[in-house]
Amino acid sequence: MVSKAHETSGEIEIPEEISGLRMTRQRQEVYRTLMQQRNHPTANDVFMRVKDRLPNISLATVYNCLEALVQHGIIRQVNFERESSRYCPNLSEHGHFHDATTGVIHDVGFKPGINLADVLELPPGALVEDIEITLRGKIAAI
Amino acid sequence: MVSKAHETSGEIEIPEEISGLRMTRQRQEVYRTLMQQRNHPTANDVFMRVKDRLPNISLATVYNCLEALVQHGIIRQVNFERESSRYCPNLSEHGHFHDATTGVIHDVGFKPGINLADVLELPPGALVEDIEITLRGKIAAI
DNA sequence: ATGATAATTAGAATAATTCTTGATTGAGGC
DNA sequence: GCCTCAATCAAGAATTATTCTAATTATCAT
Repeated sequence: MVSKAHETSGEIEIPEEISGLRMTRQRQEVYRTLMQQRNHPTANDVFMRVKDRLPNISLATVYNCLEALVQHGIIRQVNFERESSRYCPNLSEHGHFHDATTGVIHDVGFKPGINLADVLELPPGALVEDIEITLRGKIAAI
Repeated sequence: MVSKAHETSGEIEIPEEISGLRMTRQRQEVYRTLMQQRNHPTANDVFMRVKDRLPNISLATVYNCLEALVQHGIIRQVNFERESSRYCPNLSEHGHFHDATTGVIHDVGFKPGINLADVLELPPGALVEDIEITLRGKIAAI
């Protein structure tokens, strides 16, 4: 892992189009960042990282790219309280545990066979289109 | 329900202190509003309603009151995406279903006997202090 | 009543996000 | 390749919910 060639070969390849969204250079780099660093960065985090590869990118463009990716179901937007939104390329149905001590956000999957409707008293006729489950707490030293 | 006296007698009585929080007149009115109109108002909604009874109250005070009430576990703050926070005096563990068609927010309880740890793959050692479950969707005409 | 503490007010400040405008780019037709 | 049109981008202004600041007012204990 010394030469640029090696780095490049280790890169994630992003297709020209995903789910009907044309993947411009900017969108590619935004998406690549999310795929590589899966620690739920904010728009500004992404902006700072992407600038290494696209020095002229603007924060507004990062917001536009993130919005386009979210709109097309390519990434997810995650909100904790009223903090800055965070972004996450994990599309499997999952929630987020925010460790208040370290600040780390852990993806939290459902146990196999669990169905939301089995767990919640949904209003009759409710058709759930989107779920957000966020947990906050600490992780005990074992 | 004609005279002022009747209205007043129908009012919710708020104690001088709740959970160690001194209930000033402003906090009382903010809390009363939430107890009376359980449609998950925003800070600004509360502000407009409380002004009928306390014409000099400021929005900053409403925010202060809401924060104090949340801090003391008397009400809950509810967030949908990045919209304005909403407030809710229902302290039983529950989530929220946001009907995208009508804008109405429904409280969603857990089915009896459900334990979060039985449903989610929490990180080992996780001590959950707070959960927020928000759902968005439509309600089908039956 | 008096002094100390906490709460309230009004308005300024902040910060994340969105919007606006003009420039640039890219795709498809010739 | 070149032209046209639409989509995208960049830069900075605007927006909006919320928080902060400083001055005033209310409450509490003595």
